[in-house]
Amino acid sequence: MAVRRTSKKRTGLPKGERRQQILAAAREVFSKRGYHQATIDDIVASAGVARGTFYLYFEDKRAVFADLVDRFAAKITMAIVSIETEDARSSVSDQVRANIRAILGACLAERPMTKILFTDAVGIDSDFDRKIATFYDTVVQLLTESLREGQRLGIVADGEPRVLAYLSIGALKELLYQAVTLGLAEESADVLTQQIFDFLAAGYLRTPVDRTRARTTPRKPKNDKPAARRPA
Amino acid sequence: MAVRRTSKKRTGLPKGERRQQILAAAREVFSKRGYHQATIDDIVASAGVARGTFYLYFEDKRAVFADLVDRFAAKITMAIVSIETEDARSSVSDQVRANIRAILGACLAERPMTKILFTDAVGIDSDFDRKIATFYDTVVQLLTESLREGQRLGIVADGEPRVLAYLSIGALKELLYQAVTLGLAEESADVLTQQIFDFLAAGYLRTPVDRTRARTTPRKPKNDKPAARRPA
DNA sequence: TCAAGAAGTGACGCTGACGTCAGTGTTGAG
DNA sequence: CTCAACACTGACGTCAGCGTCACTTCTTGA
Repeated sequence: MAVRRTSKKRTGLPKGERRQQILAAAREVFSKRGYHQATIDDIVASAGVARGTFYLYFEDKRAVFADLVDRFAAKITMAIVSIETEDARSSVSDQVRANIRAILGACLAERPMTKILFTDAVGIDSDFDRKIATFYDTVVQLLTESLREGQRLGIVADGEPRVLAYLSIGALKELLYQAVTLGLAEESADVLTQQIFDFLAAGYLRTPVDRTRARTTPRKPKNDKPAARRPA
Repeated sequence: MAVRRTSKKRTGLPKGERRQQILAAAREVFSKRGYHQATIDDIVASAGVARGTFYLYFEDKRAVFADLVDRFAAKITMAIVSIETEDARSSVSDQVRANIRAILGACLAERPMTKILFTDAVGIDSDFDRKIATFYDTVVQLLTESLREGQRLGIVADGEPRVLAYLSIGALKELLYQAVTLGLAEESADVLTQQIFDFLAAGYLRTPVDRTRARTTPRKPKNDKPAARRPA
């Protein structure tokens, strides 16, 4: 009654194996050539199946792509955990760091997908763009609400929460993209996490004479020795 | 001897007018349909010229696109002014703000191009990608060097300058994109500039009990009334 | 008025990628 | 052994979009 055998010719894969095989090949091709350059022929060649087989499992190129993106987007989403301000076991800082770290980890674990998501996911067609925008808006919305709540609690500085959300996500996105593109070692993830956190927590500009309203340093009389490192 | 007339049929445009006309039409089409959806027919239809005329002025779709992107990239580049720390007339903060403001202004003044640059410029083909990457690297390099110099002078916090550059540019890019996409009024530019500046200067996280090395607030005992607004 | 040249036109043929479907090979039940 | 069911194959017809080029129209100077 055993349905599957090892392999007779090149066929005989268990249940949904073929589909996975095609997905994997597509991911490979997309990340190598980009969505628009990629052809069905590329994908089936890479998967080692015939053209017709592809259409047994997917509507068209767009559909495979959507499948890949959906899975990945889900992983990213799952990596994010809502901040719990009442949690005694973990400070807000640690929770924020954990989120950054988790997203970084998810992306570094799937570099090809990260690259695909960042470079090709937008501009496929208006339907797909809408889908991406929806996913993106969900994330932005979530962060915006968190920030608003944070402001209520006095742990997030003033400012339009949505703008702060865009700034944060933009910063993270860019670093993510560069980390993946430049082939950063997975080990640097922790260092990067800390750098991002520091950035969100304190920015980096320490201008001496500063008429800025968002003051960072205690109250700095004028300019206390522009040394290589800011005090306090 | 006067070469140009008003217009005889639909022809007779002065010197390089036709080219401009096609460029404008292309910009319109690209921003509306996206690079990949756009066809030469779309462009010539929008420009009101024949298919053949297009090829009198451009090699192919890619070439028009490159032309548009080049012009725009040049404008952005010109908007950026190197920070002069010795300048007595303008503080570093003001110069930073001015740069942010200039870039914002340039992008808001050409929304379609901004949108095109952000959504379509990557993934055309590997040649074009390389070109974009080069432009981008120039900007990153410039900022990285500035930050390194800033660290030397003690007006930029510690941290890998390149990472800080990515974070800043990412944040700016994202806000830019959203501002343009969501059709933000040009008037908000100043407010946004300030928000971005504040973000770069001080981040926004003001977590109470903080084992973080990059401390922001003076030294906050524990949590002094989680009011709606953080204390000075 | 005419001819030469410049500018513009659009029908045409080509091509690369697509999606289909008649056919092949394998499997397992009868 | 035979047959139906199934997964898979790849040659084939279609077509959207491309780039060309023979032709038309306009301009200008003689």
